[in-house]
Amino acid sequence: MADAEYVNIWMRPERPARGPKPAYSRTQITEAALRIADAEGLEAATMRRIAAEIGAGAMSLYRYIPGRDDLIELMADRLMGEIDVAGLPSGDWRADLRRYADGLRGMWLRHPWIATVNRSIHSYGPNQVRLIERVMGVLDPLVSIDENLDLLAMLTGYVESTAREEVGLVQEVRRSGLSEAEWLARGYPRIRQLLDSGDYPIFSKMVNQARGPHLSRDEQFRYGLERVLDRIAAGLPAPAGPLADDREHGPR
Amino acid sequence: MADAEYVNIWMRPERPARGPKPAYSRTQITEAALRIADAEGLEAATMRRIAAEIGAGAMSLYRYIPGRDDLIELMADRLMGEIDVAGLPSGDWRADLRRYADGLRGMWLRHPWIATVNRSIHSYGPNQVRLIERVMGVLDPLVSIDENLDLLAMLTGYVESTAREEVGLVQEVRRSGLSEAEWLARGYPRIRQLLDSGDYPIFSKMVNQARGPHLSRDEQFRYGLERVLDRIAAGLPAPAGPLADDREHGPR
DNA sequence: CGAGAACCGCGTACACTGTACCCAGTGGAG
DNA sequence: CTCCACTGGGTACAGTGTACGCGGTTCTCG
Repeated sequence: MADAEYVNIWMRPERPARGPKPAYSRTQITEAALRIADAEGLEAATMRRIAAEIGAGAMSLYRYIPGRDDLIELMADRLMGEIDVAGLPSGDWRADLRRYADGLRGMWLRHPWIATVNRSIHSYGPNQVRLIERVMGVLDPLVSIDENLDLLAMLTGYVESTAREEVGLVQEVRRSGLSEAEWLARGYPRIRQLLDSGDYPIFSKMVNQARGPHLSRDEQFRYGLERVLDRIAAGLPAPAGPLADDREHGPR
Repeated sequence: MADAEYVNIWMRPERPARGPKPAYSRTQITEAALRIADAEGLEAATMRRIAAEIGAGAMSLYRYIPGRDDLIELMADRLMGEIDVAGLPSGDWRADLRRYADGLRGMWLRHPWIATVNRSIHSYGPNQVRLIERVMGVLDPLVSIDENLDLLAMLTGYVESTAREEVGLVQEVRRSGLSEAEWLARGYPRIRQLLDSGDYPIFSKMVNQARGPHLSRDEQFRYGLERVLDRIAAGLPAPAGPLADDREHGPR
């Protein structure tokens, strides 16, 4: 029973009733932090730096935001708002899910730092909730709520894990301060060592032969995406009875 | 052309030729850091804390490790070594991949902090490379290298994205310093607010009805895993051909 | 065997982080 | 008018990663 008066950032009103007019605003601060994080990574978005960006003193930010973690939640939810799902249950579920997936991927590539933030149900902001509502609405008339969750987890998992891989590289290149070519070159000796050892024939094949020049990353993503959508289309998995034997399916 | 003499941690020998005998070792330091990270999270594993754990001065660690980032790479690779893939191309590809997936998931659940570290090809340590070699060896005789990569990306993506979700909660609960129940309770007002607004009927349905009590998380994982394996079994995707892959339910 | 170099553990110091606390000033409520 | 809740923000503090340099130890080589 430490701090009983804790409240989530989404329930904490931005402006109280009385007093002088604030000079800044939550969205202004969030936007400034976003600009810095996009340009130089999340760790560059320090409180002092953000404050400087909007011409404020460092401690002024705390009049608007309880702490840095909450600010990051605000930023993350701002990003969810970038995914365009207006009018989403359109009737064509496949087109709808494709649009969601493309939007999610685009957002990740635009804001690589999102890979480093943990999101839990507590941090669901208005944009995140609206996104869930819209996207789950797509399959809601067709499947049970549990199946809906499973299928969307599969879809989102696909998009995020592919994006995470791409974005991880971008992050690390930036952190090194080198150009991408220089950064790659820096790793060659190690790779060479592994290849020359002769102990890893399949790994060698992967490095040397894989990823022929025939498909760009976007094309690969799209192809894989269609296969995930195929998987969804392939028909709902066994209705409510799970696997082969439905012995533990009895109602409790 | 800043620091031309940079070398990867994996190419940097632990001990030079001459001089007095070191009192500690890389593995000892890595193990200590691991213990702290497992117990209190990665951010608790500071250089001073690790040094104290093994009874050394903070700066002594830098005789063994270039910096904290490299130490984290050592830790991550140590974790990869926990995944048991001995004698892995056994002939039964399905059993092999299941074993890999179970091992990967187990490792994640044992070391939740792995969710916060970015791994790129440059950081592949010996255990990671050996893991790749073994696991890719499973499907290598059956499919092309590109298909192999795609299929394993799907499998690994499934395991990691489900584990990431579970583990994210654990992380956040710990960071709050509360019990899991208290932490959950802290979020209720917000959820209640969303539900009471009436604007999110599907979200409400999700919160109220989803995840019936019939399946534990492990069971859910295993069920989903079998479906991913089914997908792999379903036959190789159309070669380089575009979409419209109308093969749905392959032979079972 | 003795000298010098290479290495050891580690104390001090620095730049930087998030943020607690405090201040003087401001402007709406009574 | 008087309150006083609020404002922006300066100072301060604990804690971070780590550069630098010290005196002591141990190996190599003449």
